Amino acid sequence: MDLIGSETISSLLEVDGSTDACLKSPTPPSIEDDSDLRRGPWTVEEDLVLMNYITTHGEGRWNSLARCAGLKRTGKSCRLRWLNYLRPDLRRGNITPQEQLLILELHSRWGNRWSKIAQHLPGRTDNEIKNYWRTRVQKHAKQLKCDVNSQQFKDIMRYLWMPRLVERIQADANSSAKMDPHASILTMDSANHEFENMNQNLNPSPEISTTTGSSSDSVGVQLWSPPVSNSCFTDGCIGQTVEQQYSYNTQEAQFADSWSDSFTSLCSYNDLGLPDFDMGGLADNFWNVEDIWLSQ
DNA sequence: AAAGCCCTCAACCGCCAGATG
DNA sequence: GCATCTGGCGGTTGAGGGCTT
Repeated sequence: MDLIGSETISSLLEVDGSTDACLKSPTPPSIEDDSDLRRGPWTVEEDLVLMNYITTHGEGRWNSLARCAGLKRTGKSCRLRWLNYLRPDLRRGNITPQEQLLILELHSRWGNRWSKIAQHLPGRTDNEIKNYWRTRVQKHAKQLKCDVNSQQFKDIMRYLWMPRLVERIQADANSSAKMDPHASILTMDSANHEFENMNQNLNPSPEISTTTGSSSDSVGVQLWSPPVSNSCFTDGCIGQTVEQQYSYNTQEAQFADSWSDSFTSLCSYNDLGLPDFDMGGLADNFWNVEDIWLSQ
């Protein structure tokens, strides 16, 4: 946030007592002419006014709030600015691998229900998740010449990208453990905990199934289901089980075991029904794309 | 150096559902 | 039952910054 003069800040933070009366009044001041309303990027001053007003009076009744706070913005605009940018409990910055994993899984189940997905990612907004999906995930689907809503792409996510994300989480946890043993446990615990919560909340007794994800709320969690098990990648990239490379405590291992099933029994691209792909260069292409994605 | 392209994300829009009078 | 208001949601847009040529 840009710095502005302290005098300006204090004057902006000074709440006019009349605003209380404004909100309580049965007939708030009439809505300004539409031409009076500001649009576009919010200024620091507007942010301060909004933050200060909500701190004092709380959220809700956004149209009245906008009027009473003296903001020449629509109530909707104020609400959006607060929820997506100013709220103190927001997490900002890169989406972590754990969060990516959750987003992929939840999207496979619920589709574009961004707000619902966001509820499972504390501090993240639906807008942020939606943007992440559109800019990252859809981009890679496009690069793979895949429709993002196709079963093929869902299978790729489930059986290739998600296990790779888990591998990344485990690797991160292990490297952290070398410096701080507690960090590893915390990282893996948090990832595991998220999935445990998810399983409990959405499917009290998850059933292993070989069918792939569904958007229905009531459908069993598919996260742990192994794919069709015949051939697997043998290029050394994912042929090894995670356990061969790392070791961790029991709880972490339970989390990883579920995924290593997918690792050791990964199906071929043909099994995923991707006849249109250039199978010769696809593996290289895929991992290039995926590595870029993971590094973001 | 500059023009063009690409990517990200804040902000807006339209629609809908629920609440209220 | 109807009209209006309000909040929430998903889709879309466009400004701005970074990258490439």
